[in-house]
Amino acid sequence: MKLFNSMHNEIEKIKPLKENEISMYVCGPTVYNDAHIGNARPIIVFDTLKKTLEELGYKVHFVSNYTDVDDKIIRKAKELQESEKAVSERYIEAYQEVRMRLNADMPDACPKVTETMDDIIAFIELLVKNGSAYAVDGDVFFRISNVSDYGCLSNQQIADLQVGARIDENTKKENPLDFTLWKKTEEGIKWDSPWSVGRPGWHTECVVMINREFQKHLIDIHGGGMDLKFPHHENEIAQSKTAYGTAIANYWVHNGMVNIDGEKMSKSLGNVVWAKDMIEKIGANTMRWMMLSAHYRAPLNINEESVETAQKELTKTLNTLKQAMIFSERKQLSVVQDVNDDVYVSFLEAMRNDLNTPNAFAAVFETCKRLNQAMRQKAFDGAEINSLINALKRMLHVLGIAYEEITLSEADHQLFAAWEDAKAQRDFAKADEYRNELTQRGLL
RNA sequence: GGUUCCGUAGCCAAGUGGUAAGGCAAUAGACUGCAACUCUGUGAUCACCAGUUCAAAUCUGGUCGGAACCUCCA
Repeated sequence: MKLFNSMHNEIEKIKPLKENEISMYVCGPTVYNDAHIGNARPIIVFDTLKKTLEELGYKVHFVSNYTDVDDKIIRKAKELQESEKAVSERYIEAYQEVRMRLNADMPDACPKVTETMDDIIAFIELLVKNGSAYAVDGDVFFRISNVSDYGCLSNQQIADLQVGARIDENTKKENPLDFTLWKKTEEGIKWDSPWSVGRPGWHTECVVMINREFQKHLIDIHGGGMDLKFPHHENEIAQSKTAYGTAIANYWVHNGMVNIDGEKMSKSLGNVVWAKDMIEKIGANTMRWMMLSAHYRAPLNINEESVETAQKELTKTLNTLKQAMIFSERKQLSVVQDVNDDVYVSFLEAMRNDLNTPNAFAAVFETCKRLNQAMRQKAFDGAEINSLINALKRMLHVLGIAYEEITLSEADHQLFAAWEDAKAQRDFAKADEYRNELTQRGLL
């Protein structure tokens, strides 16, 4: 498996820490609202990566968190006069629902900040002790100057960053780039700590969760949206380096952003599209298909045309599979276990090459074409057809596209026979009747 | 100002040194009782300029155009 490693800005062959096993962590959402389609992309991308790795024989240990402590959650809770817990639980549930409907596997663990607090506080204590963090009036900040190569992920020089840094009201910081580890607070949900009653900053949780869930300080793959590269992931690395001397992950994988009609999706533009609405409207399969039709690192523009195209391609593919399964049943082709190598290998080659889904789709289309060609032959090759069906199913599984397994009942067989009979007799009234019946049963 | 990425047929999108995958749309055929499905054929010299090379969409330099990030947005 090869992946583009954001740390070195090049495609690298994955060498897992442990043979045949991959540990993967993906930054999850801050649960203050429903998931939008921008949240749906990492769900789909990293689920597809997981399925690909599994297809290649790796055992994948997959963890993704929920940030359930955050200013935005507190604000929302206040607005709605609810507890933070009520807000976050509701949106965690909504997020899970989206993940499930998108046919994405549940992670092995979904740690929450609220349930990791002891470890987070202990970790901050560790940073304070070793001098890479300092407390001021109950707040705790990370001391950037302690990390010699701060900026290594985003390729930023500290000096350049300082020029671009926004003016910070917080004069407690030694350096404007220092980030908050612990924030003293009067408002909202809060915890007791050695420094003050307050809540943790955002960048610490992922480091702590990784250490806890994987029971190690270095994992294989760390993923998330491109926008998390700086500062979030940079800061994770900084903390882990000073605490444990590791960069937390060997491979950093970032997915591109989603645009709507060529514009960035944002509240101010009023063009936020909720994942659940889009799933409702176009279906989870189309959504996955559309999101995978571009390379995961490229920006993805969504508009009516791209949806329509995805829909057509998907329908053609699933229809071919359905017709092939019916063909196989009707002709009572003997079952074969093997998967057609020609197409399957090129599919897998594409996928293992930095998840080149556009090329993988080409293999899917090729498979469909071959199936359709094969079924038109008078002297068809049953074994080939079944091996192509097997290949197509495997591909769709890796892409996370759901399909229906078709088995014909005795009545179905008879109906097909009756239809053909009527056609042979040129009794088209009857033939149309049978055809309608078959269509109703979803067999045409 | 810094960093990263991109500009390939009407649209979407691969390809990163050896003479442009695939899909959608369009169009011409074939199949068919009609329809749907399906199959076959048809299209680009790769933003622009200069250079390196036997050879460049692919490397180097420049120009133009676009995008993302630069303290909490996936």
